[in-house]
Amino acid sequence: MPSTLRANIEKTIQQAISDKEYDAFRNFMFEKTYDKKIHLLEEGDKCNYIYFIQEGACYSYISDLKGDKHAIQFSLEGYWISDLYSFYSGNNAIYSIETLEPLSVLMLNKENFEKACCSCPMIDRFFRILIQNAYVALQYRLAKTNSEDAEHRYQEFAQKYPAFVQRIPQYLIASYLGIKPQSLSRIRKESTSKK
Amino acid sequence: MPSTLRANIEKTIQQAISDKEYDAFRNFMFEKTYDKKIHLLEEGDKCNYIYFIQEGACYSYISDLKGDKHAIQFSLEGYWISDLYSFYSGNNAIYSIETLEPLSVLMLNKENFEKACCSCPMIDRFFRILIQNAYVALQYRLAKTNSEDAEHRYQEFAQKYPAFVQRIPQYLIASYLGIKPQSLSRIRKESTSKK
DNA sequence: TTCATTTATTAACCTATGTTAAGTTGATTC
DNA sequence: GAATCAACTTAACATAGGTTAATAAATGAA
Repeated sequence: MPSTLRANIEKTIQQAISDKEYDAFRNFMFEKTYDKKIHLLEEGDKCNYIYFIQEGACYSYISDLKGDKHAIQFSLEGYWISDLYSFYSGNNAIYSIETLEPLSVLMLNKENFEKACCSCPMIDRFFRILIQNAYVALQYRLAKTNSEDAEHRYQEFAQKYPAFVQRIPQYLIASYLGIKPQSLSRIRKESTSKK
Repeated sequence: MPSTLRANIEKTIQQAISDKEYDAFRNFMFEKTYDKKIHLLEEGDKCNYIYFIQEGACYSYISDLKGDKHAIQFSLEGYWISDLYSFYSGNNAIYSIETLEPLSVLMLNKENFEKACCSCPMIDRFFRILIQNAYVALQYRLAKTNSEDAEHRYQEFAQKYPAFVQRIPQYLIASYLGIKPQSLSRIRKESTSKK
């Protein structure tokens, strides 16, 4: 039975990788756990790792000038999370990552990331696809934000990510959707009464 | 005096490249011109090229279910444009690219893209950074869309891209900002009367 | 030059979401 | 198990931006 990490890689690149390739890659990563409400990364620090979530939940956010937090991405088991900008460029992180539940991750540092990409074309390909997918998903999300009202965005979100609705606090989902918690509460109320 | 393409590459990777490297890369690209209001790419087609704009203006957009167009990106001389998702994955394009002015481009097809990336690490690095920058800019834009009102978004847009305000029709700028042309007109009127 | 088409402006009215504020529920801590 | 705090709900009111529609200005074609 393949590990979640292996399944994630094979699904992303849409082909199987050999035991040898997988083991080599797996050995570049190390495991770590975090408690609830812990920062993996804070804005302004350098992001030295890409994280693969084995268990738990976390999210990334940007703080605006008023100090308000804006949720960027949620990650449960089987997701990757990082500040790719900071990781790749070496500049300071533009956002923060915080746990919502106790978290178990596999983390990959820059040095090992380079080694893994150079030594195995499948892994290089994997990370290329990972950022492409993230980029495309973001374009899609921006287009939706600009063309659909909050109710439709929430319905689509709930349908696409039912696990998030279960495990992510509503005020963060509201932030992700670009609305206030009160508005999300109203939307949820109206949509249940319609059924 | 370096060509615009060369200047663009060196600025992006933040280092000089040799004449040999540049010439090798330049020879992988070929030149083409388009009239005004011509599609370089239509949604549903495969995107086989990455375009570097030498002269002119174009934009990419997504059509929603109602048939409304949503501007994603504007490109003037010195910018790159493509549907990277389609280009990299080989799947059908999710958006369209159309000229706003007569356009002169350098285009790079997939085969040459692969060759250039494999034969020259600087070029491979260049395209990696290009997508990273695009990804980060998009995250930033989404965060702004979710946290600031249309007036602030327009002011920032106008300050950041004065050339776009000159050369891109207002109804497309409105679309890019996620508002209606009438609203942009109102915002522009109010902000000039304030001064 | 004239006509037709596209783009931009303006204004009256409408609606979704924000704001403020109070109350409720649930979770955490001592 | 009481006290405290964080998350969620609800409601009244305010407002940014959407809608509709009419007009004006700019652009392009004949």
